[in-house]
Amino acid sequence: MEKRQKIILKEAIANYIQSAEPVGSKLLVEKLNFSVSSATVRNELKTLETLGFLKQVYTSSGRIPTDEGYRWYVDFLEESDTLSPVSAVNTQLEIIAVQKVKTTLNHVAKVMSSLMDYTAIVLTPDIYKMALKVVHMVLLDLNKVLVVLLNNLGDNQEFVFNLRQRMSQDELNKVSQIITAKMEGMPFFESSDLVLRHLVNEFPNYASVFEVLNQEVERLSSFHETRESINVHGVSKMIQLPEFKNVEMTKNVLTELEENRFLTELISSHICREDGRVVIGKEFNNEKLEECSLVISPVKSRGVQAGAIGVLGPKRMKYSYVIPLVKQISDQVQHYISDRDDG
Amino acid sequence: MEKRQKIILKEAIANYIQSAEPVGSKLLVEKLNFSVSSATVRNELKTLETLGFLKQVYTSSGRIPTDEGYRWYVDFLEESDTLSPVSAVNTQLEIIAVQKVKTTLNHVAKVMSSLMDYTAIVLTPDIYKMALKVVHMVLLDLNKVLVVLLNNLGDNQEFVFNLRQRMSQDELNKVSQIITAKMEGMPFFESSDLVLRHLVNEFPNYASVFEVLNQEVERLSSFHETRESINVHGVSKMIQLPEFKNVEMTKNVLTELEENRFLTELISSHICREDGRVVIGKEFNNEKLEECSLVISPVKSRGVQAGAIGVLGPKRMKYSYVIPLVKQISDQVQHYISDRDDG
DNA sequence: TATTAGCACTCTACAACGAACAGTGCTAAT
DNA sequence: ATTAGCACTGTTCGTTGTAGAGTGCTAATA
Repeated sequence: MEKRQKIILKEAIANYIQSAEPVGSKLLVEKLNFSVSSATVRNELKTLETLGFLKQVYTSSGRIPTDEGYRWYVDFLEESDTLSPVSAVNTQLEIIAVQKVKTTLNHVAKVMSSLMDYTAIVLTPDIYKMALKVVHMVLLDLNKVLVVLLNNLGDNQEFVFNLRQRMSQDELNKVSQIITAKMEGMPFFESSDLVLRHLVNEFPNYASVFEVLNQEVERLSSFHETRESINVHGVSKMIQLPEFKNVEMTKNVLTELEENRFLTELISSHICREDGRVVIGKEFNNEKLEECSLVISPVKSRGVQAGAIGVLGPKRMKYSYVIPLVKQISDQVQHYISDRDDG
Repeated sequence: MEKRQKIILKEAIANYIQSAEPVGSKLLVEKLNFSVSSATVRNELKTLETLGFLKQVYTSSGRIPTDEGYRWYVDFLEESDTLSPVSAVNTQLEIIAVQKVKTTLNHVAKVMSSLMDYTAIVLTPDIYKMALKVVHMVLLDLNKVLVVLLNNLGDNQEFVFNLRQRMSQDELNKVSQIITAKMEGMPFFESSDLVLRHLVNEFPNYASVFEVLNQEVERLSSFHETRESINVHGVSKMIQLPEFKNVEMTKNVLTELEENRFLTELISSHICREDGRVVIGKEFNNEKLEECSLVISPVKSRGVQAGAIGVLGPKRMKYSYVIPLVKQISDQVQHYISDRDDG
């Protein structure tokens, strides 16, 4: 591809992203102050169309980018270092360091969605997969016990259950120690059934606690899908964009955002690899999201995947703004989350 | 209003609710197996129109209900005991009693939204307003402290903060006792600033803890709006209804659902009074929601307002199904939530 | 050989028009 | 009080026509 073609393609896509209107040769010669006529540009556009980067909505309409065109544009952006600066986001990001990871991520997503017209997405960590560091059990009431699970993210989950028989805090401490010793480094919610059953036999004194605890954990596990799900912010702004005039499409996208099984898995799988942080149109392999693009960035804590934040918008997304924004914010969140263990 | 008029009005509204099409005299004589002609029904319809219960979309179209018509219909439904039975909901509502109130309410809303094509709304309790029952502080790590606040709902909130200096669990217990003694019955998050400042002077030994704690509580308070907000489930199904063909209107409703300041206040104010659990169209006093109706029911725990669940849908809502459903579910949730203290 | 001007051509968007139709209001008869 | 009949009204939907944007091609030009 020649240099002039690249310039034209870039300008064409950038223009379409801004206007949502098919771009024609005339407009392009105006925008680029080229010393060529519209006819020349037309020829180049035709070449770019045969190359598969642009397409016409109908015979002799202006051109709009194909998915491949967007892909080229995005890769081009990432290559060049001339990313538009994302300034003064920090002031809005006064993240409360002691907040839990989940809350923090959601807060950040809310802030992020306020910075643009797209939907911010957070994938909160799957707590059922996180490795246990230590268990604390606290007697709250006569028979009410608070279980605190510290995990390898430096984060913690809690839940409450009711004892069948009275126990002292000392006894609970012992039980906590036993569980911690057995399960450190293991995913608590996933392994607890096996381990707790075993402990019932091993420590008949505390059999009752282990049994009840196991019961409650099992019950909690039925909430699994709830806890693993993604959260979204800023849908209302997004659906005001012209591409969402089409009700059918809007419906499709909202359905995926709400059911979120597909997106959850997609994000989970995508953030593992370093490349491909942008998903465009057909790359979703999902008809309902074919008109959308997704920019996603993982958030790690202590080297462990702690979730992800991202942006879902129309394919005609302001990539040059969103990509660095998401990157910067995720870096910052990561920084904050990691910090909170020392402070 | 005569008996026949009532029957016609009820049937007309019920029909419109089902079909979303203006109902004409011909259809009504078919539906009701009256021994009268369509002309007679037409006359009655005209009367009902002058009474303000029905209106025409245009000259000589069929009739659709006015807001007043819906209001009459709803009040009529509540009066008569012939509410359609809501069956077999229980099986879907295996509420985990030990879950926190907030999680429970959200879970229930999710289930509820699966039972219909409208949006389920939960108003979770404003934890900043809840009265404190007892404070527990647990040393998690060397300098990490978990604070557990039990409140008057039988529910609890937790947060973690970092100590500036090392403290033993015994010391923390003492601090917890001091705070509990001072603040029992008070809204913790609202009053803590004043009280903690005072405690800094009163117990110079622990001044540092009180100071740090106060700092953290203050920080947490900036999340206030986040915590008070409503949650919604099932938007995607709702926007597939014919009334949401209009993009402008869909946008408006989604905006209100997302910004949710208005709805939060509306629900808060409405659930205080025993009457008026149904809000119809203009009764919202909000243009954006003029095409919607809301059925809402409070959820109490220990006699204290613990939140609310409700349903937002088009004015053409299946009131005869939704009203008893919401009522039944909220009763049940209330039951579960209250139970969990004894079990 | 690369570029350009010019022109015919294609397709859309949009408004205007008309027919089909559903449902009414009115009147006169029962 | 009810009804049959009919004229009337306004919607909906498909058609048609026009204006306009933008292209592709060709022949001329540097």
